[in-house]
Amino acid sequence: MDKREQILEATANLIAECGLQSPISLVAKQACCGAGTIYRYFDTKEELIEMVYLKQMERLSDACLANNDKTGSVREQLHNIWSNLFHYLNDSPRDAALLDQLGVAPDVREELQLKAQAGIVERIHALFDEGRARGEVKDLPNDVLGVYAYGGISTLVRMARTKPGLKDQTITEEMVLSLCWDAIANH
Amino acid sequence: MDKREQILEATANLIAECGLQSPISLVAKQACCGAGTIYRYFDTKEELIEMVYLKQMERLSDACLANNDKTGSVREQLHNIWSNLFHYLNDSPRDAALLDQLGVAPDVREELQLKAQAGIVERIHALFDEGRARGEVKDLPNDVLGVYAYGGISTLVRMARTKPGLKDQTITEEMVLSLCWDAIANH
DNA sequence: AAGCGCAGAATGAACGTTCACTCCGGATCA
DNA sequence: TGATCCGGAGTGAACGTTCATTCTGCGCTT
Repeated sequence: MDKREQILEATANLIAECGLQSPISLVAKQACCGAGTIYRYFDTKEELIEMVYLKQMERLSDACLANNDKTGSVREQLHNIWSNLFHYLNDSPRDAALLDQLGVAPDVREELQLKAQAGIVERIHALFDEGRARGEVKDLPNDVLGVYAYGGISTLVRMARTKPGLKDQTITEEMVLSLCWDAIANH
Repeated sequence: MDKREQILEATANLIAECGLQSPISLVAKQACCGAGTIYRYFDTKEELIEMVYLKQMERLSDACLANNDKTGSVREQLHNIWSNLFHYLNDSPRDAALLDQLGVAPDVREELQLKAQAGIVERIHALFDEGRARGEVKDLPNDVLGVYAYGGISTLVRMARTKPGLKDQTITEEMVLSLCWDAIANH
């Protein structure tokens, strides 16, 4: 029974459910250990949260890049990534809620954020570059296009998760893909 | 010199600069009053923050609906709103930073959020309805389309405000308008 | 005009609570 | 028995909130 892993899991669950201000005492209780034990593995609460962030971003990146067929067209590859993201966030509501919280955490240093996102961002930017070269994608900065590659999907999935009145009018994969692609495509 | 107004202003400035956890003692100092005075005007810190939120959303709504020409096409009217939003957030970085913070505030009850946003949201949804009836806008739920009407712009303006390396590659009004419109337009 | 009294606005030290973090006594293993 | 690991009561700092007190400006009296 790996205590460190247990603490990370407990922290992730608590943050997803109760937000970032979850006290260490609760984390300890959920991890079935004393408060002091946590500080054997992490110097500060901030570091603990950063480690949760790192682990979570790794899972997100892996999920997005699943079944990546580099021989496909730009559009196909982006669709694949978006589809993966959509299903990952929908199928793992805890992870989605956790990412929502961590996304606005002032505890996570920007430097770490950039490093954790580097892999997936690089891949997507490469696709933007190729798409732009082929004239299929708008001639805009990658960062600008990137906003529509992640922000929209995560917001929509969050809406589906939290807004009660939206449960009947389901948000489908097709909606999301067409919104994302049309936003950045060259018309 | 209206003390209540002074306190609201001080709170808005502090939250925009230092975040939601700004202590009451600092608010008092910036408002040039004692901590107790704040509690003559607001029952709790939470209520104070909610009042700041209400005032700020009113300013945002007013800014977005400026020069609204109801005889224009759906596209023209949405462009006008987005353009207003874009310029408002760009020209008032304090307000933009404040809205970023308040947007993730757990202190602001969802009920109040909905009420504060009702005016502008109604107007936009009416435009979506009309656009959909004319076949100019995608046949998707208004809430889904709405994500692309606010989320993208606010994220992009935040990027321009906070990301240092983005200063040279300016984000223009044209970029934003084309991204927003193409996302929701019927192709 | 000057002095007085008063209502309510303003103050800030003090209080109680919460929370991140420490520390030491005991359990566990070699 | 000594070394290592663990737990959770303890500690101090920070914060929201309160309240006894002071201040201020206005009406009334002489």
